[in-house]
Amino acid sequence: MVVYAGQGDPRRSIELLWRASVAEQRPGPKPGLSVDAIVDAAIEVADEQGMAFSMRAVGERLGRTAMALYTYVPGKNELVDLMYDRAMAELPASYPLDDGWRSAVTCWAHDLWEFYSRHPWMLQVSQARPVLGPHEFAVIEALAAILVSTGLPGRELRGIVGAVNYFVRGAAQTVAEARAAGNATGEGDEEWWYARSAVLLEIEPDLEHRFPMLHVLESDREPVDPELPYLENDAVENFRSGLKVLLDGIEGAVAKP
Amino acid sequence: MVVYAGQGDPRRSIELLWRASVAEQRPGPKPGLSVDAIVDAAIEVADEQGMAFSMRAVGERLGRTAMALYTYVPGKNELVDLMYDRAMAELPASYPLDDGWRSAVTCWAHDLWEFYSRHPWMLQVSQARPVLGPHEFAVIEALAAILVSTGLPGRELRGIVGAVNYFVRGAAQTVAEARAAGNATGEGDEEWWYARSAVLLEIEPDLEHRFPMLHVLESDREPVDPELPYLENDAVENFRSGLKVLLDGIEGAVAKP
DNA sequence: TTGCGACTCCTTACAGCGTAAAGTAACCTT
DNA sequence: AAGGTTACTTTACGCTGTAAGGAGTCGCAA
Repeated sequence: MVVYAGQGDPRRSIELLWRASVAEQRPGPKPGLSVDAIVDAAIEVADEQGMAFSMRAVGERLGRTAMALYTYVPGKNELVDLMYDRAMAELPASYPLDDGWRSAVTCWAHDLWEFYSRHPWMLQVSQARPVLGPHEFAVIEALAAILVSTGLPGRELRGIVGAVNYFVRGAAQTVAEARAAGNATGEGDEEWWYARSAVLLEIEPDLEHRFPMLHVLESDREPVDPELPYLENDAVENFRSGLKVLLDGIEGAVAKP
Repeated sequence: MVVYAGQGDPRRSIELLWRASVAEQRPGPKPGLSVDAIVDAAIEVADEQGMAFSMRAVGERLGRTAMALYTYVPGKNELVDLMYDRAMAELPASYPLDDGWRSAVTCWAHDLWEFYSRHPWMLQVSQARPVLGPHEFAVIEALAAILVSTGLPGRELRGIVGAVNYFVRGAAQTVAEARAAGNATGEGDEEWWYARSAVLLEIEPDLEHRFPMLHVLESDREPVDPELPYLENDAVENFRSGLKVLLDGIEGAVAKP
């Protein structure tokens, strides 16, 4: 199940995201935790266990019970929002345009790609409605800043920003989830693929005739890096050539009216 | 949480996907259900309640308990695989090339886009490892058949197929999940956005100065269809202009070596 | 005809989840 | 010192997927 963003109290969520809380002197025992500590711990747990991490697990990592977290954070959904935005702080806020926009967009995409593979759970936070946190803004701002330099109008920019974003996210999802599934079952990509394709060919012997174009699609394959596992190699290759096509398309839009 | 595909017994899964079961005469009571009936019911439930549907809900729709389903299907993961592939049977297996590949790809993308908005839960099935069902194959085969006509080599085709696929999926995710979130909270997009942007501007008054490029990105906006809600309109516009860029990129690859 | 074995479907049960509610102990203000 | 506020715990509820075992139904061989 995907976790949907922004379902709680808007004011509370946004105040947390922008850390707009005033640290006044108050009665009662000193807080032993903090929102930041909780978010950091939750990110660590999610990096290890995926998005199916539990509030109990986060609490345990901090030496508390699950319920202790609810003093700082309204619920798991809001915590995920905070994790999402905080993790994005890892990404650069701007990219130099010295080598032109094309190179800058490539860097942006590459950084985001690597970021997703460090934090695969990010890919399971719904993208529908933005979290509206400062770092999410900064990441899009960085891409927008590059693309604005092409002089394209807002209407086209929005489509391009979306396309680049979707592309990186999608491509990252492919490797990230392949890796996650591999880890979960303990079998690497090769074994997974081998076991299934063997059964598949046995049950449906004339696969190649039923889907001849898929066969064409599989042709002309050569490993980019023999160190990497099967599907991952595939994904890297597809990422490169797909991004190239995308950039060519932008270039076309820049050249023509 | 995203549902990962293909974690169970490979043979059992693939036999179910390709309906390779022999309906022999067997002892015991006549089956009151069938895999198809269960998959259909599950799709109906998922269309209504999203990917967080429960086995109990599916059983109830069929007048059975949850455990009755386990006679036909090994578990929820495998059921999701079957739902995924069966739903894809709705999509055309081929597209005419009479108006050229560009028009055909546009149709393919549009159909898939509409398909995802009919079955938003599809977007939450992991894409990492293909489900390897006949209809999933058919959908990719249809796109591949169009693109093979451009004469591009396999290496480039893979990147393009990936990019188009990711793009449609990503764009669809944006609307689908926006709609889902809206339904869940009962508030439409406008109210959602209004409530949050107001609080945001109150807490962070100089947003425009902190993220000037986002402001550029928001310029030049005009509603495509005033009937549609805010975010959805946005998504449709982005889909069109993003797809155009993508197609231009492919055209570039076709023209140049 | 009878009994066996395979089969469908049910009930019960368990461990895990997010979190509501209530209780306890710590601390500041008056 | 009293009272109010807060941090955190314990307990509990309803939900989830599914393991285990039992009840009833049917085909077939003896």
